[in-house]
Amino acid sequence: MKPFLASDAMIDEVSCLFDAMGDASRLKILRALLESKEPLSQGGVAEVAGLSQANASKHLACLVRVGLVTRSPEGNTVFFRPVLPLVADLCELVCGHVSERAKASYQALT
Amino acid sequence: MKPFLASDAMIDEVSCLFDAMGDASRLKILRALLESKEPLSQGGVAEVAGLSQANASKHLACLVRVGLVTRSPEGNTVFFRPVLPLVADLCELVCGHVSERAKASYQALT
DNA sequence: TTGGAATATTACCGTTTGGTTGTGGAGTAG
DNA sequence: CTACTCCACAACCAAACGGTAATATTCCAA
Repeated sequence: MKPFLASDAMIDEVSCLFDAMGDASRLKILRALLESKEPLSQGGVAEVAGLSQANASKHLACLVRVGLVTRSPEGNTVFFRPVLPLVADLCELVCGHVSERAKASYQALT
Repeated sequence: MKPFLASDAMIDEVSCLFDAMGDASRLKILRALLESKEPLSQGGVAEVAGLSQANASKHLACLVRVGLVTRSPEGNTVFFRPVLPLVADLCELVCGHVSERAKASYQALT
């Protein structure tokens, strides 16, 4: 196997990235950002994801900190976008695997 | 964007998966499993990853629970293997992104 | 059967985390 | 200036988490 997680610094960085995706609220935020054609304001994110304002702010700050989401203030409001293609690829990979697994375990019952 | 994280059940499942990868100790375990040609026993994992026996046991149980690692007892010892290609693909994707990002930020300094 | 090796489990502790509430600051319109 | 909107931040709390130490449990060998 290749030298993927070579250094401890890489381990730390990667674990922070995965950890940021390992929360239901943050995944809802990413889903909202992925499914919206236009960039969403923080209020829009909170509404679509079903989170309080302060909660969305904290989670968005986390996603920005680890580099999964970009932040662009514009006048009074702040817009957020997912970092592509990384975020979409990760979701596609894991969701695909979970779907396949569920399908297989369902067919195993027949 | 496609209907990736469609249901709340999918959100929960996916968040558990990412959360399991979002820890430095568990990433070290996955690295040990990926880089070893032969399947590792729990003791082997603990030694390679630099963890205590009980700690490795807990983290391995977590990885097995979310379906990132398979467990196969054999006589007295228990062997573990990463679920491929999922684990390797995830590591490759994120490590590649992190490397690219670091490279870009380095070149931006010149 | 006795002993030892490999693993699982329990209890415990300090730290971190997700969520809420409340407040403050920056920007904008009237 | 005033009022309003949007956002960030601090304090706080309950719950979850990572790690350790000690204790089963299971299996094999002598």
